[in-house]
Amino acid sequence: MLSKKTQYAFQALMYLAEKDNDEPVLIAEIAKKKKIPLKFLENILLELKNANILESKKGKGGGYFFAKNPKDVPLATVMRLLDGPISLLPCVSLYFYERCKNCDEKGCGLHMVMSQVRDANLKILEKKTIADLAKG
Amino acid sequence: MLSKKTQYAFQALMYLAEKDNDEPVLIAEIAKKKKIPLKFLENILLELKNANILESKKGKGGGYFFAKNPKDVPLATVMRLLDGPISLLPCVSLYFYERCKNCDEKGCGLHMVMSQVRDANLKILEKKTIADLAKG
DNA sequence: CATATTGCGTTTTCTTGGATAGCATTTTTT
DNA sequence: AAAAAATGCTATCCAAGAAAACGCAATATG
Repeated sequence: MLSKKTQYAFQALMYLAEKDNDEPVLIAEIAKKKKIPLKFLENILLELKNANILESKKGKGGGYFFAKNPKDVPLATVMRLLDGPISLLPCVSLYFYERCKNCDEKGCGLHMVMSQVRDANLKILEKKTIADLAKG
Repeated sequence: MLSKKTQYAFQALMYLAEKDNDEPVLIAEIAKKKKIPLKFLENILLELKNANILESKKGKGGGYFFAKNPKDVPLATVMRLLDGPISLLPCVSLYFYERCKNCDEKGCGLHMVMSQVRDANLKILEKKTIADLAKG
């Protein structure tokens, strides 16, 4: 399961993407509309900003907006950023790989199946973007 | 990521499945060979027993062995038993469904994508069984 | 300067994963 | 019947992580 953090992130990103204009949106507005704890959302948006997915502006008329086109933000990127590995096992992870203590990873049945699972997931999650979520 | 519990379970089940004979295997033996904390493994095997996947025998010559053919135990079953939902969101889970607060689940882009992911996962995890892990 | 807004370190709370301890129960053997 | 060999089961603990809240600093606008 995705963590609340990532779930909230998707909600917030969807909300931003659905706005036609590119004007800054208040954290408070997103929090209210999407029922996300304000302070928690603050942290999340900040992480998204530090990852160059969002941008922000302070002071009056400030808020958050996309740093890049939503169609250039794959779901996998958001998930890795906030939740870490997408794979089910460390030994099949592409971005968070860790060697397996028991199996030699070659001829290990579990390793093979989990690689399949990973590929099936990535095929979808790398291709689908925030833009795909919005155009409902 | 799978929890340690489920990872250990797969290791243990693979070990049992790789034994040709159907003689009981000591918890201690599995723990040693697979480097799993003994007491922790005890709990795991017990859960697998209560789910009718394994069977046990006490006393001398006792131990654990399969209650059914390993080829009749899909990976998904083990995962749901020990880790809960396979889906990434509660609102797309088949066995642990919870309604979504925000979206109406119909015309929700996120819901659609996550359903796809779930299906892709289940297609593999429901079909592959413990037997597939063993024949390495 | 006053006001609006994000930035950010800190802390708190809560949950869960992971692991340990100890005794109870069942079965086999002698 | 007693001893030995296993699992059964419950309770508990610890650490880490997730989720959330607090307070003030920094920055931008007018």
